[in-house]
Amino acid sequence: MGEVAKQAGVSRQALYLHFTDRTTLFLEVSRLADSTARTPARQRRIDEAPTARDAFREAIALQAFLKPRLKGVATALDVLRRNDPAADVAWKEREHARLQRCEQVVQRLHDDGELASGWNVPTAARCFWAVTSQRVWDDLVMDQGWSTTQYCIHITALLEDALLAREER
Amino acid sequence: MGEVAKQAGVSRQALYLHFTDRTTLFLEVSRLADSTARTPARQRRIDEAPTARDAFREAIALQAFLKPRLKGVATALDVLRRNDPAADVAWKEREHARLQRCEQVVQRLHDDGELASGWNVPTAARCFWAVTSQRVWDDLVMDQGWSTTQYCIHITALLEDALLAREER
DNA sequence: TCCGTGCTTGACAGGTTGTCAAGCCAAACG
DNA sequence: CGTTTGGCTTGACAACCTGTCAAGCACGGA
Repeated sequence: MGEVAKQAGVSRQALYLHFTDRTTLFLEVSRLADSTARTPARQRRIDEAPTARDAFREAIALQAFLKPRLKGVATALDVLRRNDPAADVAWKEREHARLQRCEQVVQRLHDDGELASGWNVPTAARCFWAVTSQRVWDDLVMDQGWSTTQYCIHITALLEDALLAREER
Repeated sequence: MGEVAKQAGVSRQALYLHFTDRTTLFLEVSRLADSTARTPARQRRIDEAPTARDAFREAIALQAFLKPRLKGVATALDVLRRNDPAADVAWKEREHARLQRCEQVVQRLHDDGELASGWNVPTAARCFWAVTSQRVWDDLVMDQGWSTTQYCIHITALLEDALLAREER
């Protein structure tokens, strides 16, 4: 808190006039970061994609776009939630929302008969959700040194090969 | 440290007679947990699998077996490494070793011509490694409530569909 | 018997979060 | 113009945590 206050150019105590405690501060910052990074225009590119497969690819591209922008708050929240019930609730809400968007994309695939056989919507959506998590991005980009482009290409290939029905392809 | 000492039935200060600090204690505990959970017999089931595809499946099954046993130390280490260079080094060593084992399995796939076209060994191994990370297991089993069996089945299906060449199948 | 080893007790410094009381200052208001 | 109000500062404080130190106790082996 002392460091945050110093960077903000206010006294440490002033922070407590705006945020009840450390957790609340993190939560509000993460919500702000979320809402500024995730613009409606970007979401529209998924919703208005001509085909289900295009929406699928756009959804992965959006994740690749968002991850580096949200990595600070996302990992902070992820660490915080181990010791803080409030942070855990916030994290679950956040990821529940992301899972729902994943389900939406997979549902569209299914409706168009593009979901590979052997998969149902909830299961495929959860795999999609888990593979496009912040943590996988962290492992590949932060630790393994992949570029955003490499991440996007390979994760797209992985999920396409696994989840998309293969016809003429 | 106080809580650890209480559970161990010794004084808090006695811990410092055996471990230089909190980080060292975590590191030694995680190494011990690793070496007791990962028996040579289990590793042999991968090395001595009759085919590359069998080795591939055994490797995933081994991960599914290990994750719940190591989740405590693995997540503790993962949280610790954000603020502790020593823990970060330990984590990197640990994951580097796991990545190498992943590469070994993928290399065997490649040698037997079973690696799907479009993948090279390092890239496929890194995807395999990232998908079988502790964090993905956490997300699916701890947060989404999947059973170990479900995890094993679906992750195997995902990685098989993506990484294995499809012939008669 | 003596001595070393492993542990205990108690105290301490330095760091963190969160709370409290008192006061300052500028802008808005009567 | 004086007063009030809101946002901030300063300084102090309690409670907790890590890591260190000094002194002492108990037991087992030489």
